[in-house]
Amino acid sequence: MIRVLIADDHPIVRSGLRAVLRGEPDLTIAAEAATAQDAIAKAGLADVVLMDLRFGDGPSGAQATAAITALPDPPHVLVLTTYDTDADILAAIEAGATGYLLKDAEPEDLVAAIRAAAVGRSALAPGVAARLVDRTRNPVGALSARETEVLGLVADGLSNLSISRRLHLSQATVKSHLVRVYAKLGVDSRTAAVAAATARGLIRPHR
Amino acid sequence: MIRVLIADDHPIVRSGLRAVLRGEPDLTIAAEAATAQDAIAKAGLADVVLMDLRFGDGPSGAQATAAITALPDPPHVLVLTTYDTDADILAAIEAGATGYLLKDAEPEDLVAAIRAAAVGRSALAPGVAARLVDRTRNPVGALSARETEVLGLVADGLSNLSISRRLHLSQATVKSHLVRVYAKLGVDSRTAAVAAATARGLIRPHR
DNA sequence: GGTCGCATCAATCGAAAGGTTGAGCTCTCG
DNA sequence: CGAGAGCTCAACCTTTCGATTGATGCGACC
Repeated sequence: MIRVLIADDHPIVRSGLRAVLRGEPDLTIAAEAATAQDAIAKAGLADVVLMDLRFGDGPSGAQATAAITALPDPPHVLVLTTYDTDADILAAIEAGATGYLLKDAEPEDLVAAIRAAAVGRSALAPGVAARLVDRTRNPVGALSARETEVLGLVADGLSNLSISRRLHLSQATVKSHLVRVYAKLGVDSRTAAVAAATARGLIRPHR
Repeated sequence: MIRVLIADDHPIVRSGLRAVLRGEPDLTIAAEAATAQDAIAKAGLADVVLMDLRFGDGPSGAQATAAITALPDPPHVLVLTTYDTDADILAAIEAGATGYLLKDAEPEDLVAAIRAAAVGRSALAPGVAARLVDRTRNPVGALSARETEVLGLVADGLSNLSISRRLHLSQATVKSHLVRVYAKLGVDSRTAAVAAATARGLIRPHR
């Protein structure tokens, strides 16, 4: 019997997951959590944690995942979320998630992924898997740390001059970085670069 | 008996909604739709449409809402989504949505909202309602529809020239809109405007 | 029936951003 | 140690953007 912990802040989603799992005789719901903290506290009760990435407030699902996998004899964490940006996926994988599913997955795929996760096998949504191999095999389009840093400040609305001051650079250097960023992203303006990088999950609009 | 149409591209959410509605004797599920087109086609079967705003592909929930409310003797549309930015809310309301609920709503609130929507009464999530009164009472800092539209294209990385073509305007008009946007947001560049508007939830980085 | 907000457009000017070329520096890796 | 990648900077030029001023038409509201 596989004990599952449902960690999601949406009552309706929890209800849907309950309904899906109820039909599976080898799966049982050990507990539910509506916050990341709650999920960490109840992680010991389960073999598999179904983890959302965004909660209304408090720590993120990625943080909770990291905390759970750091426990002694931790359950496997299967991320189940709506978001599929590079930033989200990488954060979750790096936090120790065993699998990564999207909420538009079919119920059959979900229960299959739970069973896989229970024995430590990883299950990835098709698009997610493609994105990962894409990135590890072909780091073209990957920005350097400095480029990402500069682009992040651009996304915050700073001018080249402001950025140069913030980073103790000359404007020429900031431009150089941006020129390379534009080339890598296939764009030709700062706003387009921000849009492209956001779309690819290279940077994240912080709210 | 209130006939409900569930329009959501996530099987798990649909399952959760089924579970919630099953417990209510005066509510019945007339149909389900996994795409916006499907929702429009099946709208005639229902008294209330539970409409998600984002579908994997194809038209958005807002567009579907507009199409449905344009039907003869249309059902009431109750938007049920995860997103609560000004842009989403306004688009839905302008499209003719009767209510706007967030997916972190409790089941009781949801069924209450459905009953309200069935008789044409509007039901808004607390945060959404606050945002609307905020905006109508104190329109300082609020962007007009056209300004929001232009700013959205700026956020997509388009140049003023591209925007003017997209909207069948002159560049001068685009600039005029942006000048007013900058003034309202207290910024002085397009990237800063995008950052500020994103932070305030006026626009959303769409992917 | 006038006022106000909104949307539309024009012309101009200085500032900022983008493109190009070229170069020096440090670090890592084989 | 040489090659390559990443980071740094300079000079120059073109394009775009932002600021300003001013104008027209339209609908809403009192």
